[in-house]
Amino acid sequence: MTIDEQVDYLIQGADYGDERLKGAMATELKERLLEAEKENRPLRVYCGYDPTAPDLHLGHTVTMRKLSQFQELGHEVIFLIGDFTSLIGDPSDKDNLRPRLSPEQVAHNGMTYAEQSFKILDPEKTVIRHNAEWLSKLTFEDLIHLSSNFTVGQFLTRDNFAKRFQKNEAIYLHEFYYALMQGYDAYTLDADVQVGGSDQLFNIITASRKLMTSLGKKPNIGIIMSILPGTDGEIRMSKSLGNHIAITGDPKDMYGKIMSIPDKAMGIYARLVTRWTPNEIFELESRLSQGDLHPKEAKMSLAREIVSIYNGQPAAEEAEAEFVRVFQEQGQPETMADYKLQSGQTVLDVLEKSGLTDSRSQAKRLIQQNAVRLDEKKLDNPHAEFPGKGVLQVGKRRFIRIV
RNA sequence: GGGCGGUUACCGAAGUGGUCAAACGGGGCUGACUGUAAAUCAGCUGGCAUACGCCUACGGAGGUUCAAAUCCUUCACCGCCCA
Repeated sequence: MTIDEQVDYLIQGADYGDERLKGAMATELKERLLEAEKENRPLRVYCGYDPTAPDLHLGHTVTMRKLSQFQELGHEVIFLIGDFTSLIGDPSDKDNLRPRLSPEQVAHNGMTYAEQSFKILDPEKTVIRHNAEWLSKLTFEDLIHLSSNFTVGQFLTRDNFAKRFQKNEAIYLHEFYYALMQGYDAYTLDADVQVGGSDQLFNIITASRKLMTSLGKKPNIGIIMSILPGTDGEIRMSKSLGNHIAITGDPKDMYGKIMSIPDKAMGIYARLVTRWTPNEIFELESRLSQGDLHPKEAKMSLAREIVSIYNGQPAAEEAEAEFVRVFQEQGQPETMADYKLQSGQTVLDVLEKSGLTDSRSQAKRLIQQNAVRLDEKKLDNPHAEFPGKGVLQVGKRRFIRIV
């Protein structure tokens, strides 16, 4: 790749909310790449991860994918586990009441995080660091020195703070330190590049760069990644919003979930969570817009690609076959859980006991809504004795085999 | 330390003594249509009960009342103002 192609590749999927900033970062990235080439060294690239969520979803992988692209081009990648930072909690985190994790939990989650990231990153080329290594050594005096580089006004430019300030919502003092710590991480790691989500814009672009400059280092270049929307195609993917796609889950389920994203989200998924290059994406999208490719086909290849990243090509193909069978041909999944029918059980009993519905009330509602079928025959009486063996289906996607 | 205001279901937000399992919007679920897309339409969205109904729930605890999300006391948390 030429330098310009590299810059294109590395900036793909980035979103600074401001074209000028994006241009500035791209220019700086190009300069830094040239400089590194001349000095015959790789760039030092890092991204920090809060070890609070042990199971990852696609949204978490966006920055990892970006790191892996740097790896591909021969740069040095540092996977930073924010074991110290996570004691504070990110102010962008909605739920500031989350329980403080024990050091053991943090250590465990951090390693799980890193391990899962190796589905994407090359473990041989990834350096794992923990920021408690240096942050825990800072004294109060150090902290004051660091803080003195910033004004409250600067912090209030951060969107997240500005909004809350305007709405008279709480902004805790310690939240300010998050940005400071992140800047200190970048300083300690001698980072050329820092990757993060758009919620990290302030921490990376304002705090880290300013702190590094003040402490006499070259400021890091920020690669600010767009936020991956969830299965609704609108709101950021998050487990608590229930619109997430887990990367450790069942491949068939993952395939189906990707198929359910709105068409308009395909582009951003392609850019953020596939291995596709800008050229490949460009080609796909032009075929799509010219009508040479049905959107459904495009989405199927998207689903196949993403599933195969985590489960391999054969599993992806199997998931696709099942998808076609169940949803396009209205068939049944190849495998499903069994439930052993006991004598005297009513329809309601079976729905509840098999776990197909959350409660008996919900089961009744679903029956009323014509959503419950046994071997394609509608069941309409919740209190009738359960007819017998067969495939019990609730809605479109919940199946269980009654034996 | 003092004064005032706030805390409602998954989220946002109404509700200031009974008709409140709680308007409305979003989300979710189901059905129709479809490409498990979008858009649209219809319904559902605390639990138990075939049902009458019962239980749990409007920040926590206690109280007034035949009756409380609504009134009182107190505690916790948030915000604003004064110091």
